[in-house]
Parts: sequence; structure tokens; C-alpha cells
Amino acid sequence: MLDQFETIGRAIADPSRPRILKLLEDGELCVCQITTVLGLAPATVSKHLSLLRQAGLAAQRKAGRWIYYRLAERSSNPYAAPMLVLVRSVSGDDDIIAADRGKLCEVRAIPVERLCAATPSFQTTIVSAITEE
Amino acid sequence: MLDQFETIGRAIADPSRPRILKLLEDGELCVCQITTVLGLAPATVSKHLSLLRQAGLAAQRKAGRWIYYRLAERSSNPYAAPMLVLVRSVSGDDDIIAADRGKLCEVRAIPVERLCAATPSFQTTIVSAITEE
DNA sequence: ACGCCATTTCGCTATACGACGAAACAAGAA
DNA sequence: TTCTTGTTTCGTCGTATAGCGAAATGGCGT
Repeated sequence: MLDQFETIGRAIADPSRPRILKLLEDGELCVCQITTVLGLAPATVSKHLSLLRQAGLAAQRKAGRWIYYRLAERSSNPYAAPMLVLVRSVSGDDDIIAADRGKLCEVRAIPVERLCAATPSFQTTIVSAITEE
Repeated sequence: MLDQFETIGRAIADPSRPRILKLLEDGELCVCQITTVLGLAPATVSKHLSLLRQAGLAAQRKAGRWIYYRLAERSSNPYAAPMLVLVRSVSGDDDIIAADRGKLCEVRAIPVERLCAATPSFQTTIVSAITEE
């Protein structure tokens, strides 16, 4: 019980993971999309997603070469659902969240095949182009 | 917004601090009482309490030589109150929480002047006597 | 089978955090 | 004021965690 609560706590005690959860509120995303929005290395994002999944806050779905993550609808951790409700209450007025939401909108406009095949420099171009708006 | 949420997350991402919050659900306690129940050094408990206070989850009241801590009723952090509700939902079936509750009952039976003036060895005696029950 | 590519795991570095003892602080008692 | 004592702060140590690059894994397409 207490360790499950702690697991949830550790899962959100980080700047990046709540950002990921907020991104997933609009629907499932593949790892490369999340990586592009956050501007972090794929290895780092993968670790974050693994933690969120272990905490029962997120779930994954394999589709071909890509793996899509979504908010968990049913979790073995009894504190996951209430925590997701609390996360949802986090205001979109926050600068970072608003910026992420904007980036996500741009990223969604690009087909996954195009985005993921993009060279790192091109991804940077995308990110900077979005950031400068 | 997001940093306030992270502050709350960090405040509960630890085994000891949720235990403290559960203890405070039964009413305010002074530091020496919490220290005795948790079996940690006063410096450690003080740090935990400081974090809980900064997160807006706990509040303090000075009474003579002692400082009493309680759950915060009004907090500047908008996520504090919902988090306390979630903490309250943590089941007392948990072994650690149940044991803490038992120790707290014994500790409450001892006047604060007696408990705090107790030598560390006597505190150990109290704790072990309680534990062995 | 082989290559390709999204994702994960591994190895590593830098920083953050929990724990304690010792010293500093604060407030009642003498 | 001086002493005592509950609490906090400081300094330190050991462990945990975020971040990345490089290598391993797992599917898809050829």
C-alpha cells in the first residue's frame, strides 16, 4: 500500500514526467513524438516512460515499428487513477505546458514516418522553428 | 503551476514523509513525538517536516519549547489539499502505517515533558517495548 | 537472411537526496 | 544572565536518479 503510494510519488517527482502525462491527455503518442516535443534524448524519454508504466500511470501499445503510449485507464496501482485526475487539473496556463502543447500541435501535423525518419538536425530545425513562434 | 505540482510530488516521493502525514491525520504532534514513532534522528525528521511545510502540506505552531505540526488546512499550493485527500485514502491496512499508529498510541500516553526529557536509551526502551507487543 | 530503424538497455557522469552527528538557535527555568 | 532543552541548520557520507552516447533488442521490408 505505502510502497505503491511512494511509487506514484516518485513517478511525478520530476519535471519531465508530468509534462509527458499532460501531453498524453490529448491522446496516444509514439516515443519519437514525445522525444521531439520534450527535446530530450530518446534514451532519457524511454526511461521516463518506463517509470510511468511501472507506476501504472501509462500504458503502451505496439504498432509495427512504433510504440504508442497512452494514459492508463485501468491500473493495478490504486493511486494511479486519482493521481491522473490530479494531473489533469494542472492548469494549461503554465508556460512550459502551454509551449509543449503548441509543439505537440506542430508535431502532430507531421506524419510519424516523416518525423521519425528525420535526421537529428532536422528535428532541431522543427523544434527551433516552433520555439521561435 | 508545474513547479508547484513537482514540489508536491517530491514531498511525497519518500517513505518517511507519507508516514508523517498519516500520523498527523489524528491531530497535531510535536517533533519529539514524531521522532520517537519513526525512529529517526531529530535532524532527519526536522528536514522532512520542513519539506512538508514548504510544500504546503503541513503547518507548524510554536508552543513554548515545543513546536507542533499539523496537516495544512489552507495552502498556497493548489495541489496540497487534493494530495492530502489522496493521502487520507491510503489504507491503514498497510503494515508500516498500522505499526506507526500503534506506536503513536503508546507515545500519546506519555506526557510530552516526560517523553522529550527522556534519554535516547529510554526512548529506545519505549520503542522496543512497543515493538515487542 | 540481411539491413534498417524505433525503442530499449547499458555504462557513465553530474547532481540531488536521505541519513546522521555536531554545532547553532530559541525559549523557558533557575 | 546563565543553564537547560527542543528544534533547526551545517557539514559530510553513501546512495539514488536524470541525462546522454553507445550498444543491444525487436519488427518491418527487401
